[in-house]
Amino acid sequence: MGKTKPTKKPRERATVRGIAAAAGVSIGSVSSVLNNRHVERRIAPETVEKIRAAAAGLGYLPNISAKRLRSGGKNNVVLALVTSFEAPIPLVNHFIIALRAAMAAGKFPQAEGAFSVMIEMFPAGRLHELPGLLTGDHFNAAILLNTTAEDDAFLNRSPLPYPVVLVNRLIAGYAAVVEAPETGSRAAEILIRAKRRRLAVIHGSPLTQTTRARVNGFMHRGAELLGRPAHEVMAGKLSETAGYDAMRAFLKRGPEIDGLYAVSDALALGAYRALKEHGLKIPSDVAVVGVGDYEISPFFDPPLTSVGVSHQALAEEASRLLLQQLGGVGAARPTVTVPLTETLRASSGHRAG
Amino acid sequence: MGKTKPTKKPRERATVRGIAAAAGVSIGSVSSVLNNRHVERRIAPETVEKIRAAAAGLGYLPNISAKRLRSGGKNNVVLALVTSFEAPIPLVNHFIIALRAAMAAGKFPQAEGAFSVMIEMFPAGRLHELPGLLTGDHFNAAILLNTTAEDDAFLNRSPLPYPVVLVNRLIAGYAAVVEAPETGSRAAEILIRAKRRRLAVIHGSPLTQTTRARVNGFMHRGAELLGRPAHEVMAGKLSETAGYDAMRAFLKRGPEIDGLYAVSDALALGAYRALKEHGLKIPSDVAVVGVGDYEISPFFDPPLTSVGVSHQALAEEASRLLLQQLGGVGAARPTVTVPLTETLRASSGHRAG
DNA sequence: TTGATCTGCAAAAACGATTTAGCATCTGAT
DNA sequence: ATCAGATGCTAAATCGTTTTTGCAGATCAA
Repeated sequence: MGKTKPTKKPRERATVRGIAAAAGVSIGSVSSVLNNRHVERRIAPETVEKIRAAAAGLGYLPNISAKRLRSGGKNNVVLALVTSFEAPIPLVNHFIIALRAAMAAGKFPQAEGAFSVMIEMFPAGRLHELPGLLTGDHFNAAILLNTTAEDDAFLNRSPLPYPVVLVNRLIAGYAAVVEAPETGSRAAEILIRAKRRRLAVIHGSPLTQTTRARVNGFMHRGAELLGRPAHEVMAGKLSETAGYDAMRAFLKRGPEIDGLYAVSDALALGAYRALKEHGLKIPSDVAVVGVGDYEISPFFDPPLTSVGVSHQALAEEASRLLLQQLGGVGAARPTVTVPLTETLRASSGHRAG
Repeated sequence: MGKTKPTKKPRERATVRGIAAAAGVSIGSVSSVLNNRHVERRIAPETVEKIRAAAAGLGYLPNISAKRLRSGGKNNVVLALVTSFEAPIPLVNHFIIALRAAMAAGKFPQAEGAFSVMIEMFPAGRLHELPGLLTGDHFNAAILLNTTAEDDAFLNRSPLPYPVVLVNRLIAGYAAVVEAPETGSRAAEILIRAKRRRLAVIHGSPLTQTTRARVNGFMHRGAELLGRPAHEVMAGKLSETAGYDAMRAFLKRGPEIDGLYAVSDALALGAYRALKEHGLKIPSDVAVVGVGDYEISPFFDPPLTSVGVSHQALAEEASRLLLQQLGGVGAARPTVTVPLTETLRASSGHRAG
């Protein structure tokens, strides 16, 4: 009946009860067989076969919640990483590792090491459709990444009934981890200290809350120090390819620049290629500053100068904050600003770091 | 023992029952308040306060399994991605996305879109200590990444009681997805076709099952075609830094090479830098072939030629296999070989791709 | 005073599984 | 024939929660 015609009904999911009925035995026997306890429980071989056949026939899948409730280890805390499908991929891993490391390090003794990490993903703007989000029956606490303005509005309307940490977003009533606001202005300063006067910034579209802050900080500080606005290069996304395409088109249009700020390292890497193909040398013709979100930026050619917060720092701080709330330190919902780190490498005319 | 002195007892985890006792009410009332149903359930304001205070005082965290069992949506399937802490980071994301995509695409209708993805991590060699692995009370099915020989021995001894897909490992009784075995020999052929005669391979240590196969394939095919063994450069890990260090030390020792195979793209990127610092041009002095596990290899300078299976293909195939087993197509435990893709770029003397 | 209505809560049923205790029946020894 | 011990299974308790039902006591209209 798996394939074509017989049962068109929604087909209830099989349970031990269903199997017991089908095999004509009690649910206790079913459970014993399904967990391979049939020998110590002295179940007759033919009964074992009957039960196995019934289970297979019904396509039985155990209900994990029920199993855990009954026989799972005592304390179990479920942590979730909730992110949109569009999240910058490498970021997610840092959070998984940071959460596991924080728990392993005993930052939350109540759990005694027994905990799970789940990944929930939602299409941008549809956070509110995520099952279990409002009822709190999927996890005990969550880190939220990469929400859009719509998602934020939803969060603002309906406060979530468990500890939450937002990343690079500020919403009243929620704890948050954000990058220091001076990323953009610091990048401008680095380029200007390197004697660059004709600046440009390359960014993705649409601008997120974070990248917008970077662009604005850069433009503002640049204009302040140079008395002249920087060029703006708009890429389609925050990818290498988008950075390459946008930069190439920009250079073809003719404007001459000697300093470039890329709001993500992926854009920087794409821009590198466009600059080189256009015959420009980095850093002698154009100095480049990125944002410090790639581990491989020391291996760019030339190594990329970057200013920003490391994903690792962001993730560790978010984990710390989440466990602190879980630990129940009252209603503290702090906003933590992760300090900038500035790594000067050859792409801005410094010695390789 | 929260901080210093008061309760030294292991402190049982609080439940609704405990809160009810502490507040002197019934567990029904506790549940109503904790889920903000107190207004429709007509709980007196002072009772609400009492309950909230008791819950906070006991550091209550709801048991997710119990919540889900009682009120969670009907069908819920839990899928796990089990990986060692040492797993190549970027790989994990592909699996998460592929699993979600496969489920969303309705590849497993029984779940009706209701499912969770968990990440479990274990220290290399200690897979057997992972809670829930043998009892099957943490997930319904799992993809296993990055196991060591010890872990494999364990898997062989004690078959897991649910659908499992292994990645790049073969163990009797388990479904598996593996990369095509010709990765190494194909790399040798590419270099030799590009007229290279003095070859070297750079790899990590210890060799995994997969990287060992790559190295052996390369050495064997190289010797076969050239009648001369290739050099072997051993790096500490599969990282850029390790690749750089190992390559630099090798070049200092003096052997001259004109073709290099890196068993991972991270090693290739590190080797790039060492080669350039040593005054060697890529590809004119040394041609380089990598393995195709970085999305950014087209943006290397010069763009990296690679031969291997894409992480995405691996992940999609593994997801497909897992859901197929979940769907219960009998005891089919197939081994699927993911075909190689060969991307010729400038690092081996080809036009940039 | 007396029903009718409202308030505030407790008691119990359920979710799906595992495990313990116990009840027949059968076998073999006395 | 009787008792001890196997053998093979069922019934019931349990995990922690939510929800439904119902029962007192208070309030109100008549």
